[in-house]
Amino acid sequence: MKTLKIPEATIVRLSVYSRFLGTADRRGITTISSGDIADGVGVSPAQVRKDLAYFGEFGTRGVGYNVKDLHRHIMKILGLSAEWQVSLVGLGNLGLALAQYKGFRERGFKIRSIFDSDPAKVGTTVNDVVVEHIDNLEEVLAQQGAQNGAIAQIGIIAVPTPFAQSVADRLIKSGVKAILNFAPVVLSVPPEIELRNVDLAVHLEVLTFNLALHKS
Amino acid sequence: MKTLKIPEATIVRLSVYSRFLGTADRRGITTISSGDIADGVGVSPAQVRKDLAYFGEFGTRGVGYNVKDLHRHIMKILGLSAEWQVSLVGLGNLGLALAQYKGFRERGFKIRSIFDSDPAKVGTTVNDVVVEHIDNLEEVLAQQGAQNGAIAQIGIIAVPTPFAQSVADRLIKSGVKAILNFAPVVLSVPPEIELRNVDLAVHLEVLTFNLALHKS
DNA sequence: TTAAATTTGTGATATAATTAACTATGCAAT
DNA sequence: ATTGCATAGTTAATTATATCACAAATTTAA
Repeated sequence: MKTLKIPEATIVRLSVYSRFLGTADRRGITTISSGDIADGVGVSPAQVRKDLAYFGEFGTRGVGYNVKDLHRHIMKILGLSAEWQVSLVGLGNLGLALAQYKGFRERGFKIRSIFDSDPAKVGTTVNDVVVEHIDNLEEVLAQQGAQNGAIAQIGIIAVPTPFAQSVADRLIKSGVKAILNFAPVVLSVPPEIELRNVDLAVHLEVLTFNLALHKS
Repeated sequence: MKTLKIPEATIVRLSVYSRFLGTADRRGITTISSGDIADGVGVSPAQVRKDLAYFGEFGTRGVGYNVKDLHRHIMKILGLSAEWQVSLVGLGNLGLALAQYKGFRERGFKIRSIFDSDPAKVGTTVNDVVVEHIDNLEEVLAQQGAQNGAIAQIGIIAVPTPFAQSVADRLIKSGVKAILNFAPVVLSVPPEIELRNVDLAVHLEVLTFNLALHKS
């Protein structure tokens, strides 16, 4: 497979295009131009075409793109044709919100297992998923993996900061290949593990930085 | 003020350095080198120095940086010496999680007002903040602004997608200068308004893209 | 049929960001 | 004092990303 180093920004934009195309499709739009997409998501038409060009030719010159087709193609590119096993660790306020987050389901992500250390939470059901004790993480993930052959597993970490690294270690040892980390701490993971950090305070700080600039 | 276009990536890293320095400070570390910081947050030492160089000289050659000093400087750069009025709109699962998120308070952000449309929630208290009805948004923000003179206000949008744009419009009309949007939709706002989007599904899709690549 | 209008795909260019290399400075040991 | 070592600050080189401009393809209208 030829992989000419795709910019991450391109992937993020593809994800946004995909969401936009889904909306357009539901509205009954069948054909769309790079300019339409660009207007819809706030980038330039050239950027849209360049992003798509990394992966092939999906449009018709003089016409545009077929909405359904392009949507399908991008979903495929993003790896959304496979089913991913998503596990959530930590059912505090944030964890609960993530477990019930509609945006995940809308984009095809279903959380398969949930772990927490609070005995009061273990055994309860969130969105049809029974909460497991975190002590059973390895066991449950092994089972889950066995059920689904080679499909890679994704872990979401929503535990308090001091526990995040050990949870990451255990997830990885259990075969998880990608981690979405909400704890505001820099995790150390092997290079082959995909890691993304979501630090909500960082976003606020980028805003305050920009505001502080404008005011002076 | 000279503002030589600071890369946004630099701001994000500064925020991470700042968090790291806070931890180091609490551990009693007084002096730190660019290499130490780099190791701690997973970037190169040159990157650390380059990022800081945009804003001045904060270290001592041959020695390193004073942890407390550098921390203070970065906080100042990020605009965290001012107090920001943060309002949260939407108290669903995600909104509630954000309202109680410790990470915000740890970094100095305090949510001053919370709005929701559900009568059952209005009047309840979350983290010492009384939930207001969203119909009163303009009124409450006007009061809040008046109390605090010229300090800019920040709005966090955690309402369902269909309502996000109108909430944004109302926030802006009420004087909010920066918006952190959690609704998975592209908002259109005037160019002078600072906008950041947090789309949780996008993060998962970047992970699946990378996993899909590695597997082929 | 031809011409005009549209819109993609892409090579060339420009811009931006990162990395590397170097210089200057300060400290510690002798 | 002098030398050696560590490390910040800075300039230059490299790499990555985004923009631009145009040729190629398709449709529509005359």
